[in-house]
Amino acid sequence: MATLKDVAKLANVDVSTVSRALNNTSYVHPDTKARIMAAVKELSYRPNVLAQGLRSGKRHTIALVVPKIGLTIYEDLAESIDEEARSHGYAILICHTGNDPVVEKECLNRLRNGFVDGIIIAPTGKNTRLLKDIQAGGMPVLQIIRKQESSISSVIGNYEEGAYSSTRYLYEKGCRSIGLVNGDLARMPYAARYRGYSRAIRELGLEDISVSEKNRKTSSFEYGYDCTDQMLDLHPQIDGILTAVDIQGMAALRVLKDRGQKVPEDVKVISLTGYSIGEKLETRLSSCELPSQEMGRKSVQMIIDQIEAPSGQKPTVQHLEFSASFVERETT
Amino acid sequence: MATLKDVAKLANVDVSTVSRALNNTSYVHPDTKARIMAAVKELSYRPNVLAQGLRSGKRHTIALVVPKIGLTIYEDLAESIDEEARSHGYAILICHTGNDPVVEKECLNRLRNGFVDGIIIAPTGKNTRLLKDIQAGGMPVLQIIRKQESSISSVIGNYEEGAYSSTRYLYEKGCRSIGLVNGDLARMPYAARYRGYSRAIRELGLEDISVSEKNRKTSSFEYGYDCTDQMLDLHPQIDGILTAVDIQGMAALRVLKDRGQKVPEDVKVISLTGYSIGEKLETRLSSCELPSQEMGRKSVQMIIDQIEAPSGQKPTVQHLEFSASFVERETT
DNA sequence: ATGTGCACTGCAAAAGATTGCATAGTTCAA
DNA sequence: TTGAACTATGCAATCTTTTGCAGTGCACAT
Repeated sequence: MATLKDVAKLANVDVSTVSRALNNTSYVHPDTKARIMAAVKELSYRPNVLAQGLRSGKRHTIALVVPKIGLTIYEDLAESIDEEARSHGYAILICHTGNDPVVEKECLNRLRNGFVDGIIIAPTGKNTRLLKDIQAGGMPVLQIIRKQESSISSVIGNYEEGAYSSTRYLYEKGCRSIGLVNGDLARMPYAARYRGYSRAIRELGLEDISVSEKNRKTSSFEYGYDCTDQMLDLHPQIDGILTAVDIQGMAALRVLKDRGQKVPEDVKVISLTGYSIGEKLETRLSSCELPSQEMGRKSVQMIIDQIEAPSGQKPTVQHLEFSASFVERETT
Repeated sequence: MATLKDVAKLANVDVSTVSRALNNTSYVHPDTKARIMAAVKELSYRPNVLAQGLRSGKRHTIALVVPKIGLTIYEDLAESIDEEARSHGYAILICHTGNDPVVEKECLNRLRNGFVDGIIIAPTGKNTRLLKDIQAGGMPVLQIIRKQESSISSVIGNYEEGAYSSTRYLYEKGCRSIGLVNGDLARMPYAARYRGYSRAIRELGLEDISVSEKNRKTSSFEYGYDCTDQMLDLHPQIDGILTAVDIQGMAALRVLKDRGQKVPEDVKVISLTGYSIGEKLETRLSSCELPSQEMGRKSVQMIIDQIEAPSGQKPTVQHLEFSASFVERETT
């Protein structure tokens, strides 16, 4: 790899002149510049980003730390974040933790060493202290989807509202026994979903039928299958099912098929965190959809604002909440 | 952020001693070491990876350049690559190009500037020259899924074999009119799939019914839907459908449902590049599955071998081909 | 003719970590 | 007692790029 030095030697000038010529940062004689450009081309010189980063302290890279890449809303988010970041001249480094706090910790510890300029994370919730430390150390951090700590900016959805209105919607459609397949209540969005659900249930005078297990991978098909199956064993009269995420909704559709119950005639199903897959299923899944494009874009803008803020100025902590919009498809 | 210098000052030694103490690279008196460690802890010092990288020329980061993250086999691959890389102390930087050669070019040009130690890419095929240049410039490159250039190492599947045996399998199951929903034949894996399919078709004395459009996003639901729909309009007698990828298979299932045709009774469906989603669909999709875990792992090992090879030694170009195994589910 | 300012260029320091070479002290064998 | 051999540490160069400072011409106005 050619360096500035090589170019300088070939063009017969000092490295500083080459640097100035390339960055248009000071006067350089046209002839000199031409010679330099020729040398650059001949050696196919490209500046070393490491050295640039070392000087400037900037890496132009943002980390995205998520529990899972595929079959979740993070799929859509990752794509829009990647796109938006690229348009601002930043690259995205994706890490997935599998919801394992140990992996998350390891990951964060690598990232804080100047690996990236900022971190966008859907935190497991077990490393909140570390996250605060990292932010205190001057590294911009942004929580996405899961808001675990209010001293760190966040971009999330209004899960409570979505769960509430979906429950009421099922009621209006005639459902009188509505179950919720949820995840670990200690984790933010699941708790919010439950709040919304139970508020509606109370108002409607229905029975609270919700399942959630701890210590299991919530965003898995198997989890969704088991929860739904178990719920239907206990409450065979159920005619409406809400699931926290799409993969659970897919699992619910399978369970119902396996049990010979028709969707939406016998049982209606809504996923509370829909993403692009819902539209593509054999029985298209009705869901509450967050504007993942916009959320991704906004997240990138927020973190870049923090990154590029003048160093003295402490950026204000900001919490953005997007409402989901209900998309009616074939399961309701 | 504390630096080596700060630690050195606090521990009252030279930076070089601190460096040696931390890296166990030479004799350091136990007392001195203890003092240094205390200082490290007090300042919560963490080495700056940029500076380390600049010295050593290593970034411990590998780029993964894929056309799409979600709803494709890249989803599974990305996860296994990420995992394997992390276990070797490398981070993965994911870029998605949306199959756009311009985006891909832009992306590669950023990456080659010392951004990463190596590149794993599923190339669009339009930047082969650039890719060769990058490799010639000393940056390890590995093609995955799509082998566009034989002078660059690759890890791919045996698509031809999979298509061939799947076609024959459908025949054995009683299908006598078998269609193939494929992608742009100019692109490697699609061409291979077609070869396998048409060989079997010829041997069986059946009619060659395959659709593929250029200039469209092949790995999209809409593409799959349109192709299948159009195919069935022209050949209503079709009783077996092969699709290149899962998302097309999902689309085919929708088309068949919309047309009131039963799967697998009226029409059987096989996806030629199955991944984890097939198992989770309402009608579980039979498919040829590549060992994506193993392919991911192997890819990382291969690229790290190249990265860490002694600089003088030119690593040999290696081509790995994995065979898919047929997984029978509900669509056959 | 002399000062002022502009155009152009080079020197050297800086960013943070690693490492070859030098030095100095200690131990032990010849 | 001389000199290996080893332990322990510091100095200074190195990786590549950027940038403050200084300096050299040259033109133009006074």
